[in-house]
Amino acid sequence: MKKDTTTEEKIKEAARTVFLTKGFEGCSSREIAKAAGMNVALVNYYFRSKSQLFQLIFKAAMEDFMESMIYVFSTDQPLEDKMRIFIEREYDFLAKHPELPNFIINEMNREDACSNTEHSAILEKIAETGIFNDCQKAQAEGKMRKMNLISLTLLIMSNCQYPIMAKNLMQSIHQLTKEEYNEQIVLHKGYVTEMLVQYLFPKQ
Amino acid sequence: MKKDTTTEEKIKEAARTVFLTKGFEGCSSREIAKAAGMNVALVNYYFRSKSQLFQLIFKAAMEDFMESMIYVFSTDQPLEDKMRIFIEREYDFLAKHPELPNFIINEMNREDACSNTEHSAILEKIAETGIFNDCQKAQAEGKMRKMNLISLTLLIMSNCQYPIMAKNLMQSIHQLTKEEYNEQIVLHKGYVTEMLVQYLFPKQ
DNA sequence: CATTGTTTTAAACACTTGTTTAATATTCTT
DNA sequence: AAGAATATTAAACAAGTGTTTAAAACAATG
Repeated sequence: MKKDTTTEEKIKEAARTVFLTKGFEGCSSREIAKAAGMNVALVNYYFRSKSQLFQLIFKAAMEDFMESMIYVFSTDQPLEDKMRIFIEREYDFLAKHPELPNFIINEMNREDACSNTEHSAILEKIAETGIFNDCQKAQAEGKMRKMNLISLTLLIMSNCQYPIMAKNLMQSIHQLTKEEYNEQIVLHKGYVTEMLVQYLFPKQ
Repeated sequence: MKKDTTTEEKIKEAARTVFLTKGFEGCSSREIAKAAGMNVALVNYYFRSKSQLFQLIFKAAMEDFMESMIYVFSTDQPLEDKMRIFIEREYDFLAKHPELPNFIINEMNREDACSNTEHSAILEKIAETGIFNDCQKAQAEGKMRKMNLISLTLLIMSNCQYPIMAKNLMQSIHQLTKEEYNEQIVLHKGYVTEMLVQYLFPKQ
């Protein structure tokens, strides 16, 4: 292994970018190989099949997708601050990985794909941060609106992820350039933060 | 034409269901033909190519996707009521067409696809209902929170569409059955309505 | 250097893809 | 009923698919 990045890693990197932008069905093994500057056979030499390579990429993407929330929730701040910081971080993260939510949701909807595999480990990881207990406590004390965890996560994810996912749609409808929409996103982040905090932590 | 539904329509119907569930890249011409109980050649006989058939389906889907809001906005009710009714209707509509938002957003992200075509006609159609003028007026009178149209539509679409789009993801994370999640959606609709109305039409 | 084991390549495999063609079946018109 | 127009079919086309194979290039080890 003389090179700084090994062939296996090169293929994996190429596979990640290609899979994330085009999806499993939207690309071919040869396309991935070419993107990595390699022969087609090498892809299967290292990863046995397109499917196995994909599952590797998907699993890693799923962890990236969910991991961003762990850190904030582990801190020791008031719940309302945590929420603000979380939204801020989530918008930052998605600006860097805008293809991620679409990729995850799409591949979860594919019949054969990873939709059946177990993903509750993610929930457990989040649970370990104690955020859910904090919420229940705050709800019991009347400091937070009563609501189950599913709706809580839905509210947050909807308002953070959808604006990124619908980027092209919104640009097309409202006739905006990429830059204009990105500015809009920053503005929107503020609205979302206000709205969620006000709704989840009502002052009387 | 002896049959109640002509061959051309049968193919179109089959194409719609197949395209909407699997996407353009996720299916083949032969799959569509088989779903319609027809020969492959017939698909191209009536629609010349897979792409042309797809563009037909996509355009119609896009109109369905956007049309549901037109009706409510055209009515003569107070803005706040319109908002409540709209969310109610949108959740109803999406329960019947759960694949639609994912389909539209996905195909808009595909390179060659309809992402470049003009879709501002949709916006004009909505504008004709006068909803945007109503909003601006309400904002000027201080009855509605000041916010541009993009963020307004984003807030609504995020909270209506994302819960449907992420169905499989949420089910997998929270370990829910289809029925349990559908119940959750009903609950969530209530939260979303409350939250949006409170935020958009603040009472002092 | 010779002989390992590992990495890379070009070529082939069987199969699917979108599309076309030319023949057949059906319907319509007169 | 005869002929023209339309609808439908099976078969073929070249190109692309995932995957495998067997030979070549390379590196490591004795």
